[in-house]
Amino acid sequence: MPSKNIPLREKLKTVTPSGKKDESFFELVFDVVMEIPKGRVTSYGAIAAALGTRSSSRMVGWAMNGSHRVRPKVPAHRVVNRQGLLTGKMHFEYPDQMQELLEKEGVQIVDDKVVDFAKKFWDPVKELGLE
DNA sequence: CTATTGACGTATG
DNA sequence: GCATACGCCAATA
Repeated sequence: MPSKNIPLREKLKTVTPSGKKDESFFELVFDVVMEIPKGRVTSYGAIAAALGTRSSSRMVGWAMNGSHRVRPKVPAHRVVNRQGLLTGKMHFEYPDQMQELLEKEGVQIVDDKVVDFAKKFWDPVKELGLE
């Protein structure tokens, strides 16, 4: 039951830009991020690709900016840049929180970078069967 | 309205 | 590997 296989791309198209806050770009990003398994990480570009806006990876990061005030919990700490670098760590409650959370899940961090990023990488496009 | 910025990515030199 | 430029789109001033 592809209930989880939400047509994000279609959803995105139906979204009215600068329209309402119902299902903005942010929600789409959050949906994907919350699907990230524990101990895994993904990149902004991957999420953007999953949403069909491969080139708009920046918007993904921007969406995460509001992840704080968003419902229950968005594991933003599992989202890193393509280098596996914890670029957004400074946006958490405190810089080291991101690293702590990741290490707590079994993800080693060295020099603000994910160890074995290739192995830990979780591709939303492939896992969710998008595109 | 324009200009700037941003938790990015790719291309180019 | 580093610097620079561009794209992409939304929020903010």
